[in-house]
Amino acid sequence: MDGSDLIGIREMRAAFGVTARALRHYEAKGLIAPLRVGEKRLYGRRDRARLTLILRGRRFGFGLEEIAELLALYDLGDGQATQLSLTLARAQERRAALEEQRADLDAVIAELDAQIETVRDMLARAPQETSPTAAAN
Amino acid sequence: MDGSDLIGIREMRAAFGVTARALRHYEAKGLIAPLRVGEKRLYGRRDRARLTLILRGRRFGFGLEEIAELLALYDLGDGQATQLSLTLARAQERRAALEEQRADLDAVIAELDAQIETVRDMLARAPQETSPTAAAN
DNA sequence: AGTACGTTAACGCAGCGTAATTGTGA
DNA sequence: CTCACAATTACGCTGCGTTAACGTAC
Repeated sequence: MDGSDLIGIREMRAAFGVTARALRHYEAKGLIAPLRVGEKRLYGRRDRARLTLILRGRRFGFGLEEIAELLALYDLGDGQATQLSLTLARAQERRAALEEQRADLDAVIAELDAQIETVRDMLARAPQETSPTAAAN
Repeated sequence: MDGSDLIGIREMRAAFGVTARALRHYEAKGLIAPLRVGEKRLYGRRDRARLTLILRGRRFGFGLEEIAELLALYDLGDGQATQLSLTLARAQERRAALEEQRADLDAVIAELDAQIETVRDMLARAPQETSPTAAAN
């Protein structure tokens, strides 16, 4: 009851849409640990479950190191309240950070709009005094 | 009529809130070119004007290289229509990119919220079945 | 023997942070 | 002599992309 249906790196790429390089990188960082048959890597259920979490974490903006922490938690407490609440805490911190990013982004867009307006005005106010340089290809 | 009231690197740090390292970095990239008195750098009006544009550009998400292009434009056509419209074009491209970032960010936040909900549910549904492992220091 | 896929280094990139070491003038 | 500030290398960091140079199995 634990065949774990192993798959190769190729199938992993296809299944998750990641490059082999990324997979090896995650492995080098200790986030996943596929079996080895000679030189070749074989990924099992566990690896796939972890990769899912890794990719989710990346989308949320977690760094690989922080993701490693969370994965370690999942190993220790298997669905236990302690790890869940810590995960929740991390997620909320991230959410706050993302919210801040969004605010900054909005501000930057607004500022950029203002700048664009200014440039447009300048173009509208003096669009004819162009030197020979402007006509050249 | 061109004293340009030169200031040192210390004053620059204070005036713009950037580190000396950043200033030297911009210089190494050819974005600014302070005078030299022996080894010491002296920044004039021109440098300050450029730094202002550099920092604005950075806030907008432009890379240093792209900023260098824009600065070059300001040098060539001094307020001319050609450079203004090119600047406008760049700015609009940037705006679009920022807008995309914002959309992605919103999606990520929404997904994270969903995940947070899930974890909350798990915590609410089974908050007592903690093993000895959880109590240990 | 060719080809298709896999493996291990190891450098590249962006934008500085962060030492480490060495002037230099007061 | 000794501060205090400045300057010059030059490596570190993040998350992989991208050659380069070799196995290996078919």
